[in-house]
Amino acid sequence: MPELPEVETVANGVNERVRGQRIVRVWTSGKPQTFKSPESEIAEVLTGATIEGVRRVGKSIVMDLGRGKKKQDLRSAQDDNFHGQFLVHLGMTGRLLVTPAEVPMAAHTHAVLSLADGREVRFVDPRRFGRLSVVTDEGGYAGPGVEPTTVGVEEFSGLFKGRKIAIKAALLNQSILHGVGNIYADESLFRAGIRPTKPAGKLTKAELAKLHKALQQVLAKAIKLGGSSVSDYVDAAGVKGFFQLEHKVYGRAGEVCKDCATALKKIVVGGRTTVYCPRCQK
DNA sequence: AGGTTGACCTGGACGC
DNA sequence: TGCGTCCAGGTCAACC
Repeated sequence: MPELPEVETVANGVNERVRGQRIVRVWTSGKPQTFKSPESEIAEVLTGATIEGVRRVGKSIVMDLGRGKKKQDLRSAQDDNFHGQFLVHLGMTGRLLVTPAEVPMAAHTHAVLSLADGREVRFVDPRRFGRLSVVTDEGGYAGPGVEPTTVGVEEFSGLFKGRKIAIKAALLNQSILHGVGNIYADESLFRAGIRPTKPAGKLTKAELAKLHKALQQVLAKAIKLGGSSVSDYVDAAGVKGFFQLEHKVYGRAGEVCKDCATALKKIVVGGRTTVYCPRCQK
């Protein structure tokens, strides 16, 4: 489910709760497709590491890991330049929760990180589209594309130059811009007054500027409201977001436009359900 | 090479 | 109540 605002909400919530904690034990479920890195490697990188912080990169949650120096430890030399990150991609139904160890394990729990203070970080994912991995490269994980919340209008506009794909499909392509998903693609296109099927390369300079502004406003407001809770999304504390109340088109197929009362249209673009207003979006 | 489609999973909603 | 069908916030491999 989760797109940029939901992933950011979860990452911030987990960060507040576990920053500075040490991971003492790791359990994984053994469901092969959940693990992008071998489970043994995940356990090795995480066990004994201290959580330096948790943040969002694209649609991934990145946990930065450190290793305290131990003078007697033969590995201390390499631990000094230890670069470890734990990456959590929530897929459609993934949840990352921080709970006391005594809370019963939910069905479809695929990983549990036991913390030194007795709490646990748990990854739960019924549909198993989520992915867990570790990165130990010095540079760390930068994500597949450009960060939409901070990109300037010039760079943003340049991303779509010469592209024949529909602007909606381009917004969803994570190697172009990372973090935008189906909800915020539709919502930002509505607010910019742009038809989702318009070829990305054919947008005028003015349209690109409008879209850039609309996207950043929509994302900022959604982050402020804790994301959109459609069906089962909750943050690290199990709390729902409120941006779904602001949706103008997403999930409103069959209803009328809130601005002009024209019937909204439902089509498929880039393989995804797309809702738009045929009058407001040219 | 860029663009499009289907496969991957489970569960909830809805119709009969 | 129960069964079948459809749909879902995301990727990615395999095709055209």
